[in-house]
Amino acid sequence: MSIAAFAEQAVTSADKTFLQLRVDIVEGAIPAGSKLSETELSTKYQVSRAVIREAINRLESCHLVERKANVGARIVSLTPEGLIQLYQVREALEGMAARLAAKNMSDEEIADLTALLDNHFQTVKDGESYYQEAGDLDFHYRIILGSKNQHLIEVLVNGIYHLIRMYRVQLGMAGPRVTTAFDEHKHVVQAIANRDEELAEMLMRRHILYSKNNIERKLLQS
Amino acid sequence: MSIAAFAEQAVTSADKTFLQLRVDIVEGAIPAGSKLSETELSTKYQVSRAVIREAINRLESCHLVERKANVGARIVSLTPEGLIQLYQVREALEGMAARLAAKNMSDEEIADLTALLDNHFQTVKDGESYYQEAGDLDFHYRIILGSKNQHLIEVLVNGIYHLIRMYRVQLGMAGPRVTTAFDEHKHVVQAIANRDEELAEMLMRRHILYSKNNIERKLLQS
DNA sequence: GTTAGAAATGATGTCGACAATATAGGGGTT
DNA sequence: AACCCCTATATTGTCGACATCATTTCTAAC
Repeated sequence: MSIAAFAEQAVTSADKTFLQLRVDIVEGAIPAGSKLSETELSTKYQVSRAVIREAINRLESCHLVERKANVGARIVSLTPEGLIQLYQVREALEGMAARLAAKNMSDEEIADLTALLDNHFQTVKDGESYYQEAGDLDFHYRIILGSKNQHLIEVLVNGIYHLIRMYRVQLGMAGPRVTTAFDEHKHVVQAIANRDEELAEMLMRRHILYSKNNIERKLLQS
Repeated sequence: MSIAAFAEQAVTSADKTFLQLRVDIVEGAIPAGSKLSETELSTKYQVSRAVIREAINRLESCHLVERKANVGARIVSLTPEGLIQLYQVREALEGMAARLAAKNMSDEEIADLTALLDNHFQTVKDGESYYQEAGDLDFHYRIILGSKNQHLIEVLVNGIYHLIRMYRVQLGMAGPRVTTAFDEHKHVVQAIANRDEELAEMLMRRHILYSKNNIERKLLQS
């Protein structure tokens, strides 16, 4: 499973606390906008304040919390504009990722990706749409990794994707569009298989743009 | 001066140490690839190890240093591939920034930007090419800010630009190309003034791509 | 009653010391 | 001589205590 490749292993205590806190924030166990008290968290997680501070610092570099000197840290507040801006960055970066993937992925990786899509197609056809989000993630992650660009990978995987997931969970949005998105995935993979960098980027950008428009529509409804 | 808007003010001791360390790293006072010993730095900068640790953590989130658990932190090592990859990310992000700037900049901001370019043109015509790098920075910063996209601004201003500067200084590259770059800037601004998002993005991407090609050529020479 | 200022409270920032881990060096064996 | 293991050393990770700052609350003056 290629997603398992991202399972960051926590060696130090601060690592564990950071990962735990990130889950709690992204999944909404700690509500958005709330204050992160160091003393409070240190008793809650049974670690020293230094560990909590380090964890909070890392959360800040993920843009999940904002910190003000001598005041403290708050979880970022979610706004529709914030999500739109996030998708704009995502469009630019994943578009470039698709372009680079078309250039840099090995034939074997492309074959794997194609197989993944076929597999995905079966589950969609069988109506098991609950696998859909994991499949979508796997698709995007493989292309991001396929870019072989460390900066791109870092920003997307460790930064933007957690934020997007936080928005998804907390704004109560369902997973991505199921049926139409699949065709878009297929076309992107075809472009990559054809080593057509230009088209791969264009299709990926359009795919994410559609996703953004879809989200905007849902946001306006509620 | 719009660049002054980025002068992050250090309130805490960790802030000052972070900013100082960042300068020392980017400007090469501490050589690339070298180890950052916490005890050593704490005596050198006359602050406690906790402060140093926090500063190093922030440097890590800027991708200026890499840290391994129970081992320590090292300044990132510079490779030609790394610089290329950095420019790929920059191309994607600043392209999007130009697109958004064409949409979101106010008429007044655009007028200021045009004035800046005219000013810049005078200095270039007078042969004062030593002002060129600051002018180039100002141009790019205004467009990035003009995007009004917080994520974009954060990643570019606090992340990528420091790394690029580090590469410039340490690989001994001169500032950006002087004469041809000016025309490219002019065309980007015209596209923004015309609110032509598509063209603004395309021209900005091309501008950065040229820059990248120029750098690649220089790297191969040496 | 309102406001300005000062004390009290609680938080974050900083520090030095201890614990746990990685690395280097020495001693012994094959 | 090469290799492994054990010890010594130095570095990082973690902790609790103190200093410093922001905020709240009380008091006093107008």
